[in-house]
Amino acid sequence: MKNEKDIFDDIEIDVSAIDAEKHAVSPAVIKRLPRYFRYLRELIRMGKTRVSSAELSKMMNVTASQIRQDLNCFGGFGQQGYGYNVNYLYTKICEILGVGCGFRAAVIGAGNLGSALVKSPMFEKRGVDVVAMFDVDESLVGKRLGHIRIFNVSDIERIFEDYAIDIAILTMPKEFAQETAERLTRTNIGGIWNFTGKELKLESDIVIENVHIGDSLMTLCYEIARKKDNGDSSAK
Amino acid sequence: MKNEKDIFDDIEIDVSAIDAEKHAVSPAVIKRLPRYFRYLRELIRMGKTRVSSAELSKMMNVTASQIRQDLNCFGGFGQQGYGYNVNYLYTKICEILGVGCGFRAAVIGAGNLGSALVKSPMFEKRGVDVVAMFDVDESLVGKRLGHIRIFNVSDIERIFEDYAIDIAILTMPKEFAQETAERLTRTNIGGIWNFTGKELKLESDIVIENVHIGDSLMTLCYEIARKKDNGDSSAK
DNA sequence: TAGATTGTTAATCGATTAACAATC
DNA sequence: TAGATTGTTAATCGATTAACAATC
Repeated sequence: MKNEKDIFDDIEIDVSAIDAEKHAVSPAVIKRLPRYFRYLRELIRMGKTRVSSAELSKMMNVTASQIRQDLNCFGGFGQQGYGYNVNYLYTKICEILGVGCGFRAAVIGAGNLGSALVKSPMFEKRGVDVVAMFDVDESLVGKRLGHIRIFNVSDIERIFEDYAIDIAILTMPKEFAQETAERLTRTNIGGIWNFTGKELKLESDIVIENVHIGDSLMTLCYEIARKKDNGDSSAK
Repeated sequence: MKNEKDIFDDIEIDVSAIDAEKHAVSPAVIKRLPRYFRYLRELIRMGKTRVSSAELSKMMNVTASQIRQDLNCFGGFGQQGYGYNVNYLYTKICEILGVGCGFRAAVIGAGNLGSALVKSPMFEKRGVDVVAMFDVDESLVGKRLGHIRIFNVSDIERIFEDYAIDIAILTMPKEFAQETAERLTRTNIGGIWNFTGKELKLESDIVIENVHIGDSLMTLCYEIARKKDNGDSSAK
């Protein structure tokens, strides 16, 4: 039978293991992970099998220190004196990012944006499978976009269940975003990718990722306007 | 005639004025400006004429302190004991972001993404005027998307000059992104809004804003995957 | 072994928050 | 005037960078 010492040891080990796993990774790091993913793909495409933090830092325009720090949040993926094995690192980053989880997505709103998204290679590259679309427009319902069938939004609950959808992609007009999102809380999805511009308020642990492409346009405009204000006087 | 004291005074004043203008606003603040823009529009739509940093902070889920700090980078737009005049603040934010500069944009690549963008109300809301599209596909050239004419990419230089384009929006396949961008350095554009996923390398002061929608999808996947790993054990 | 490069700690830098005096 | 709320300074917090010992 275990003595007190053993029991405490077990507890200690458990706690530290959880700590290591859960030890919250900073938002700043998380936001950079997709970028590592992209550059590693590029390295693989180029046939590189090995990369040092110094090399990668040059490619990505960040410090080598940051790269090592970032990667070490998830474990020691490198080897002293050698660097990182590109394929191994890529595999690890994919694991962390849930590529290979086989997430299944459905697009709600088969308009311009929804259609454009579905036709892009983005999902395939990231291991996300778009398996259904929805629209209110009866003339679209029953049609296909590529191999993806368009259903009536009234069937959301049923189809989401049937197809075991993990991610709902909202591309409908913003007026319907909130009510749709509320319906989605009754499905088994894990997250919403929200393109509607509407701030969704849900009583649920569903992860919401909002996309505001317009914000990026405005940042660009800001920089151009600022350049005109300041730079041009001395430049021209 | 001015004495030495006066001259020095003038210089002092000038320098401090420039300092105040140029005093670099932190990237963190700049990235938040479009969000203020959106919420102020919302307030206007709701008919609110006045808002305090405390109210706005509740709406936006940020601290009141941050709002006041952010806005003060550009000047004192509020009034003690009152708060901020919504319309005035909106006007100011618009000025800062270059809304009303009347920027003119052209979309290069009239495929799914380019077409979807052009049809969205995004540009109009932000005072950006999309005035031309380009494609290599002869069957598209000469056609119109709404009122926007599609030109042959071979005419980029001429049309950019004629239409006085400020912003090039790249939505063509990534293989052609770099060469196209290089051609654009010979036009008078101020910025490139790059959707191609290709990291553009230019010898030029053209502002480049890269959009990687896929990064946002991956962040979502990461959060969903993490929730499954950690949360579910205790949740279910 | 010597050289290279990671993993990790400590130092620096920047961004956020708290607090409060100024002032409407 | 009293109450409210900004503008702004100082304190805290978090993220980045530098440095170097560990180690392949």
